[in-house]
Amino acid sequence: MPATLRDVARLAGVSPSTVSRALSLPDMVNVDTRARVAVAVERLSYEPNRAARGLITGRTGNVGLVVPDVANPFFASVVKGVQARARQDDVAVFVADTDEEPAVEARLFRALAKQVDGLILCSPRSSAEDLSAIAAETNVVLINRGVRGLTGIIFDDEDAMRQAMAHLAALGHRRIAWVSGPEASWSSQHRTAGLRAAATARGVELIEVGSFAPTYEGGVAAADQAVATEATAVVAYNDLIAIGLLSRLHARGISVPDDLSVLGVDDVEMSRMAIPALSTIRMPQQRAGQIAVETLLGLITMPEAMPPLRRSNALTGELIVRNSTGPAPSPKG
Amino acid sequence: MPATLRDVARLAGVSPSTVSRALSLPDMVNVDTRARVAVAVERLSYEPNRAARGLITGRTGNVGLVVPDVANPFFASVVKGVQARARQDDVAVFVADTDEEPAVEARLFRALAKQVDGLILCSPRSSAEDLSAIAAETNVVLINRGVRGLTGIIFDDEDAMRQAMAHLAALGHRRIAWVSGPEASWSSQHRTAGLRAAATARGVELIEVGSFAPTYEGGVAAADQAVATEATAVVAYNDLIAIGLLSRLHARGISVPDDLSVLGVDDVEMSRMAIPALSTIRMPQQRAGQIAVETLLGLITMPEAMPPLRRSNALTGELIVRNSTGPAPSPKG
DNA sequence: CCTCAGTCTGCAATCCGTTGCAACTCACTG
DNA sequence: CAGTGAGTTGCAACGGATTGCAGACTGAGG
Repeated sequence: MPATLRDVARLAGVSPSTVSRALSLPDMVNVDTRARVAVAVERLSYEPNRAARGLITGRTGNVGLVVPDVANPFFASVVKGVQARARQDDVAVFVADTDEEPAVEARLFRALAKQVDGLILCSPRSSAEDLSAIAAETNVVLINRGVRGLTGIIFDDEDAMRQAMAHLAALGHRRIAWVSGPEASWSSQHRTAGLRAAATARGVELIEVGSFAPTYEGGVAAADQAVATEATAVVAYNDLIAIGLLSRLHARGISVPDDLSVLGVDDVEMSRMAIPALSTIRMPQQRAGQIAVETLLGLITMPEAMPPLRRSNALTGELIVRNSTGPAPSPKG
Repeated sequence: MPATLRDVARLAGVSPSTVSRALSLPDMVNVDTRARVAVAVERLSYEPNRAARGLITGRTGNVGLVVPDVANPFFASVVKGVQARARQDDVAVFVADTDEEPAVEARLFRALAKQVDGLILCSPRSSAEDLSAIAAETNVVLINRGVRGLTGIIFDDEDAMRQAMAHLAALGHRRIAWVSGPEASWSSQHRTAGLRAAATARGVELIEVGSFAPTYEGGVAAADQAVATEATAVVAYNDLIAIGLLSRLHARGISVPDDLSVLGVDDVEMSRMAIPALSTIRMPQQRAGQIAVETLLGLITMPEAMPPLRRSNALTGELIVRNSTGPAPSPKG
């Protein structure tokens, strides 16, 4: 039903090859011919069939995006960023959700790999080997994950923690609790390291509290332990945990920020909706998605010209001060 | 690089057509032949090239999903549902985000239509004409939107409002405020109608408060007007608005639910994280996504056998009582 | 007038599966 | 022993676009 290349050719009175060239290599064809073709294309509202083109060029014009959970606001933002940037270049994006099950991932990666020119992976859990294996099959850009030899977009977790510490120290906090995320998580490791370094640098006492699920429930669970440290401020691995903390603290009648300051990381949508509105370090998630697309597109067109992961161009966060952090309470007595 | 049908044929010592049939019409080929093919397929880890297949069958094995905003938790859940169900049938899904700009939609729809067997559209804003136009080009299933002649998955908004009213009436509320969503929104219209009917049925006084953006900010903006109605309970068009209400009420020192009850609709992730945890009517978003896929797949394979929208199989909501609703305060004096 | 380079265009092969049709085998019937 | 039919398999065309190669045409130069 939709017009084909031949239809256009017939209408324009030229051969199919000419039409093809008029569209993809415009300056290989005569100006008038090109104009005639353009008219025909317009009249038939012709659009090349991507499958047919892909068959011969080997390019699909699609990319895949895999995230652990689209309902997690952090990843939702990444999706949005990828989305928006991809549209600019007319590439469509397959989105897949692994439901946080690493087992699903491998199968999923394979299935997707066939249908795309490249993959953007947010895969905090998968092993470096698995990731490398996929990268052998198709172009891959990682987000928030560093794997030797692979290209990745990362956030500057160390710097974020430095900012966190600077903010809290300035408020007079000298004893700070850290609620870490999953041990296997790349960024949790980096945040922990960054925070330790920053604490040492400022002579602040850092008490690390277990390792918790990066969720609201994780935060609820962590709250009592955080309180027990007798710290005057707590920084959470991410906003979801921080919001869980807020909830439990409220239930226990502990006032934030008067009794205890809470600082999150990420700045997901809902952070500003929390009560009190959550202070946090904003990580540019949409921008990460956008850059991931650009990098991937580069990787696709110029295979070997792309630099692997470089720490130096990690995306830096930005301190967002809202109402969950305040001056350290003066020591009683 | 990856193995083709011919490679398999050669290895199995049969013709390509036989391999093709062995895979797609297994009982048309002899058992031993089939076995030989299976071995070859296995050894080469062959996977049919979808583009090539699509070229001749006219099917791509892909579906498209368009939502106004993936970062909105309501739509994120829908995406998740679609996602999960689609994977079961090995169909990949293109996800596109219109950024709430109806202008983008038309272009986007067209672009996607070429590459998929069908489209699932969450498009509260687009006009019925635009939607019908797309439906003429490809298979379409609407979510949360009824358009004459098109297939759609809808929520039973009237019933949801009946449940809302039953809950609040049981708590003794006799004067209730309704914060509606965008006027153009299909579901806002239905919820308004449903609530009116339920209020009348129970002899409850319903005060309608303007029309607000279906966002946190919308809720913040609506709060003072809701308070001014002197209602003892307010039901919000959706949870996001309800959470905005909560925030502003907290700021004004109005206690929820002691002074005022707040009830949302949807039950998005973050509702249980609100303080106080939000009572709401849960709308089965993931299930809607899942059913949308099933319906679409049906539409694709059996073009004319699908019934259009039927009010009777709308998805019903479920009352989730948390802490934002309580007994009506006894009249002072 | 012929040659040669330079432009532009067309032919035909190709990408990889699918499928209508024909052919062939084999067993069985009449 | 010819004939019928079911069960298998192969041939070849096809879908829609791209591209190497060759041919046509133009104009300049000899």
